[in-house]
Amino acid sequence: MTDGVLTREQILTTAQEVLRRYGPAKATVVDVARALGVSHGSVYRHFPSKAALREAVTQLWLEESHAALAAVPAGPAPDRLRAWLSALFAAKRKKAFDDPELFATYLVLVGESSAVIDAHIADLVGQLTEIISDGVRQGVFRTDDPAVSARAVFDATNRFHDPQYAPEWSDPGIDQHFEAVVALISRGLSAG
Amino acid sequence: MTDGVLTREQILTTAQEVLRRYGPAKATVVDVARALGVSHGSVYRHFPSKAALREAVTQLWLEESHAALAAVPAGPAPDRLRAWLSALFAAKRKKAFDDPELFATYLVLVGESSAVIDAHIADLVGQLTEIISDGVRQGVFRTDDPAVSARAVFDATNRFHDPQYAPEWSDPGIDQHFEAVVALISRGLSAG
DNA sequence: TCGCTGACAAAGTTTGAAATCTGTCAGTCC
DNA sequence: GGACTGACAGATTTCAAACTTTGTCAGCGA
Repeated sequence: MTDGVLTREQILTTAQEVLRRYGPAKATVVDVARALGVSHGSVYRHFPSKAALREAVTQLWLEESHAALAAVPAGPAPDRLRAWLSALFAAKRKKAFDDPELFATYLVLVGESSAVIDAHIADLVGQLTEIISDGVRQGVFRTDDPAVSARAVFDATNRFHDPQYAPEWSDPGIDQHFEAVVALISRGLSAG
Repeated sequence: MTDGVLTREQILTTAQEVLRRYGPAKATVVDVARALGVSHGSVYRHFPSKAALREAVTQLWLEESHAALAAVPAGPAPDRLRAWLSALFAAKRKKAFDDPELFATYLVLVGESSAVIDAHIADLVGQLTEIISDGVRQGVFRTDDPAVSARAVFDATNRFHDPQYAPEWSDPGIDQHFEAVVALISRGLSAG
């Protein structure tokens, strides 16, 4: 908390703690500065606005989920696609339950349709494009344009990754619904 | 407005006008009663609560869209499915633009996850089940369970009928995204 | 008798003044 | 000289009191 100089990383770590504790509605820049033992003016030396700080914290938080997804093993594309979509759903669900205040912060950004969220989505669709292209190379998927199909797959599974639907993710039967949509998509991509 | 007796239908018609004029946030039961030239106590003689009145108005309003969908012509199931989904998207879009206050009322009900909305969704999924069963009979679709597939089709097209996404329905490129999802789903159902 | 009224309590909303927060910047201190 | 402070203006949020709305019900009038 009190080193020689205040770094961007220190601020981000503390801001994350403060957001986790108070949530996006109650956490203030003054709270973050107080937790760091500095004046709030110092925080503004590193981030141009509260919104920028909130975005940086969310970006950091989103990067954790990316790590798990990139680690989905290679193999037959249909299996990989299913595993990837399941991992995405599982990761979002876990965050919604385990870290509700940071999840709420993320929801605020979604509501503001921030550039960070757009980049996050572009990254995820990019990973899907990679998996689908792989499937086309393997001869198990067929599509005119893997990027368009990837976006369609992402759109079609909205209900299972868009944070707005988080309250429904504990409904009984949600896993069956997820399975049914994944099965439909899988058949829609298959070359058979 | 001033007949011998106050009827449920009169109240519904007037409530619809009042909601259209003021929107769900500003319209009150007293406003509706005033427009009818009666005391608000009389309205409570026909509807147990403001929420019930709001639900009845929304139900009436939703039934209009049902009419257009049931009228989608029979024919080859893939064409019919595409036409039905396009009609649903077009109808929701039109209502969001032409009737924003009643659309906002509908959004309130979605937020309250009301029984009326559940029934509306069940009806729509029922129509989809009918189309898919038809396709199976025609030999053009293949599925283990038409009802499960119908629900999957409904879930996969969420982005194009869930009112929460209404702000995105005027994005450029939304029609391409819609086409890509419908194409994916169509191939996913096809027997070929 | 039966539909309606209007006074009422409880719940929810508005309002505006006080308090807090965001973002800036001249000035301090190391 | 560069990182930090703290006083400040304007924007936003909070709080409590005044007001509005919801939902009930005893009683009126046709």
